[in-house]
Amino acid sequence: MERPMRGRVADKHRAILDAAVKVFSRKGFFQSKVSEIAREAGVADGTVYLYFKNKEDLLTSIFAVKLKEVFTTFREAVSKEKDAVSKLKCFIHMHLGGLQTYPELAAVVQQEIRHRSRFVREHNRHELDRFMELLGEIIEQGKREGSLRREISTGLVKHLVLGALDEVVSTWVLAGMYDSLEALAEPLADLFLHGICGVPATGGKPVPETKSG
Amino acid sequence: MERPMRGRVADKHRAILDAAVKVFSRKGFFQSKVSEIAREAGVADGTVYLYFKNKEDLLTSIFAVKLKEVFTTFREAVSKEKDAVSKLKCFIHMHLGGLQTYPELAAVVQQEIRHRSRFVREHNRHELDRFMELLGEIIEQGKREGSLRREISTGLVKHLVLGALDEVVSTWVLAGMYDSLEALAEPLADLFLHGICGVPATGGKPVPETKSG
Amino acid sequence: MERPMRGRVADKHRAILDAAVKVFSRKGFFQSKVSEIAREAGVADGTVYLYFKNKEDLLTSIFAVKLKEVFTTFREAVSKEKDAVSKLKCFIHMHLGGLQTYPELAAVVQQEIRHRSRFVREHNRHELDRFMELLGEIIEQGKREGSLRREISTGLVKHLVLGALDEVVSTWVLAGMYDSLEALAEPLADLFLHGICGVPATGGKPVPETKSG
Amino acid sequence: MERPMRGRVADKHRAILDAAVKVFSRKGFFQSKVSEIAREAGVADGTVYLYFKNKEDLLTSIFAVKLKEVFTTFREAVSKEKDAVSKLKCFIHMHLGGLQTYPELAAVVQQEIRHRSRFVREHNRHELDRFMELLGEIIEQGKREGSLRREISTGLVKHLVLGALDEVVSTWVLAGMYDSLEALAEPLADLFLHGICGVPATGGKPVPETKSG
DNA sequence: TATGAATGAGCCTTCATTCAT
DNA sequence: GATGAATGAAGGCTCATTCAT
Repeated sequence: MERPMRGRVADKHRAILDAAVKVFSRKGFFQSKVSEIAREAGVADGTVYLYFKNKEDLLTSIFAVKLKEVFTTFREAVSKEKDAVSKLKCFIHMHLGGLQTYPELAAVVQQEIRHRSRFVREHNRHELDRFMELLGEIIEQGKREGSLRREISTGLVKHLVLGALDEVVSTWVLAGMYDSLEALAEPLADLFLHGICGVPATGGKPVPETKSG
Repeated sequence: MERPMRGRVADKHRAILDAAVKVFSRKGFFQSKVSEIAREAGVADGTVYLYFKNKEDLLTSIFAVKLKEVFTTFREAVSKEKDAVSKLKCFIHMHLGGLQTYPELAAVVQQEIRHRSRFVREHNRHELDRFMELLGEIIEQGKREGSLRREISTGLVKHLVLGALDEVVSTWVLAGMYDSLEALAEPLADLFLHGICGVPATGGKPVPETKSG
Repeated sequence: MERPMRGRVADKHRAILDAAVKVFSRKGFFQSKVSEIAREAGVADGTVYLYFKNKEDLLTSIFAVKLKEVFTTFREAVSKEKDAVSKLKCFIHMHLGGLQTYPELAAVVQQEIRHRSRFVREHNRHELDRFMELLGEIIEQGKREGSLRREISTGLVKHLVLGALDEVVSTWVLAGMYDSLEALAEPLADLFLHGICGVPATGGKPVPETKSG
Repeated sequence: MERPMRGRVADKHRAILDAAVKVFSRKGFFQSKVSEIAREAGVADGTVYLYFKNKEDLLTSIFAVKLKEVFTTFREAVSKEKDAVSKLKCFIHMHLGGLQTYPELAAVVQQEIRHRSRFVREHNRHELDRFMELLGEIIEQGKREGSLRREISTGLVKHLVLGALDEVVSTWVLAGMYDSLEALAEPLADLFLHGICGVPATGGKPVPETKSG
């Protein structure tokens, strides 16, 4: 559906894309060979070029196709929740749970997302921004509801949340993806919501008992 | 000081390393050419190999040498603070301020840290872990002091803080490093400490559907 | 007629050959793609191989089929003339006029004839030689008639005439095939017949430093 | 001298160019492999790219460098002759003699010169045009002197002469370059000067005894 | 017969690394 | 130590050809 598929065996498009996800996740973009992706997909080298313009197009398509799929699931799940706090928790659960289900996609995203400013970021800003936007909407809703502090910067919080999620996932990926990732969702949500401080937030003012802060 | 080299020799070692930081920061590791680093350093291509085993060793050394320098500064600054909250704020200020001062180093760290699981992470886990350890010590101290919640996971918080810092820096790098990075230190610290929730933390249990915020 | 094919079959054979002429004339043999020829002919790539052994066979066939057609026309026209000089003029007119009518064929012949010694020349020497032979016959006839100088080398004259025609056509092809090619026939024939010298030929000895021209 | 040469073994530039002439002359441009040229030159594949931008640059340089050398010799030799007829004969002798001395260069020129309108002709029109120009000057001088017929077209004669020379050389190349090429110079010059007709030129009018012309 | 998706050999080019000077 | 010309392995990509449908 994404592309005009030729012939009847045209889930080859998907097979190659899946293979690319696997190979990129193992070695990273630059150290992956097209021939390896072809072998992983069970096709000839040349076949890759029937479905993708070049090696880079493979990476771009991973983001465009796969992330779009993931995002759709995200939005649907989040929209079923009513209040902002529940939505935020849902977002976190989806993120960690989803990546746990597709660890290779997670690895590719983790590895490439930051790496290549020009390349990926530019071409896929749109897809990635959707997650940011969704998160921003949740936070704004929380502010309106009063469930989230109004004086916080939505932009900063977005980065805080996604950055923490990224880092957690990244560590999990690098550690070999053995542990349960989703188990971290609840405590992480707690930290976002209430901070690490032992005393209630009083509105942005630094903690009282601190002397030197 | 780092190595038993003096005068000219040490100069060239440093010149090449500085050049590598610049070049890697512009293009990323794989797209950087050794010859470009040599040109940037004002030496011949072959000279690079008198000081570094190979291209990868350049990257490794950046982390080993540069990060060690940075870490030393970090530890000294942090140790001057008394309580955990002040130390945490100091850590954040140092991180954002430091990277703002050395944006090229920031870019390299940002780009490569995630990219290459095998490569960098393995060889430089030690250096990077020092930051993690320092952060862990700060949090543990906070728990002992009672200034930080005791039920939170030190490991998780470490990742939350570093992940958020990473993301903020990453966005700043990709945006072209124009704005003030350190200006984000205070609000970010506030978020870490008090969370985004409109109501006080009650001990770890999130408070859903709060009306009073 | 050429081959025992009729109706559809012959049509496709010819369609592909015509397409090959067009495509080869645009890009030359090596830079033409079989798929492009197929597209130009309105058939599938594979169909080309039902009618021609391979890409090279296409080129060979162009010379064999097309040149044979052209040669037949040539011989017929020339044989209608009586004396050698008229026949030679007819030959030149046919050559220039014919190529003007089929500029694409002209382009292919021009481009490939020289290019590939082994290839084309060997396989198609026969076809091309027929023109040479025809030209040789004309010259021999002229010698017998006394209308052409008997001491000239028939072989050399053949090359002179064909070479000059080639060059003129080649220039015309490279210039974009805009001007009238046939208009050059008469002046060219004059040059062949009477040379460029301002004084009469006296029997083979060139007359240097002539003052009376 | 042509290019800024590096190191002291920099007649490698020439060695590679000579090798390219040989290989191109054997197989033609498209069927020649860069690796074969490198082998012929006794250097590594990559070395070729230290001296030439790419494969095409090799061909372009052959024309630029080699033809320039040849042309210089041409002009000098021709300028030593006084009258146009002698100059023309000198030109022909040089052409045939020169190519006989450098048969491989001859082969390359013959093969590639026509083949690739875009490529070679465009980039090397300048070099090739010099020969045309020189020939044009000779003919114009002849007209002024009165040794050549004033009513003939200089442009057409240029093509006639070069075309015939080309064809003669081409045949010689294709035949294996065994015979003496220069031996054809005199009879060829005679043909150019006096034509093939058995009777004196009368000024462009077709030959009287012909009835049907 | 016709199709066109699939194949995979082949080649140009890059660039990390070496080594003679 | 310093140089930088030379190396050559490696890999992205093309396209003539095949063959299952």
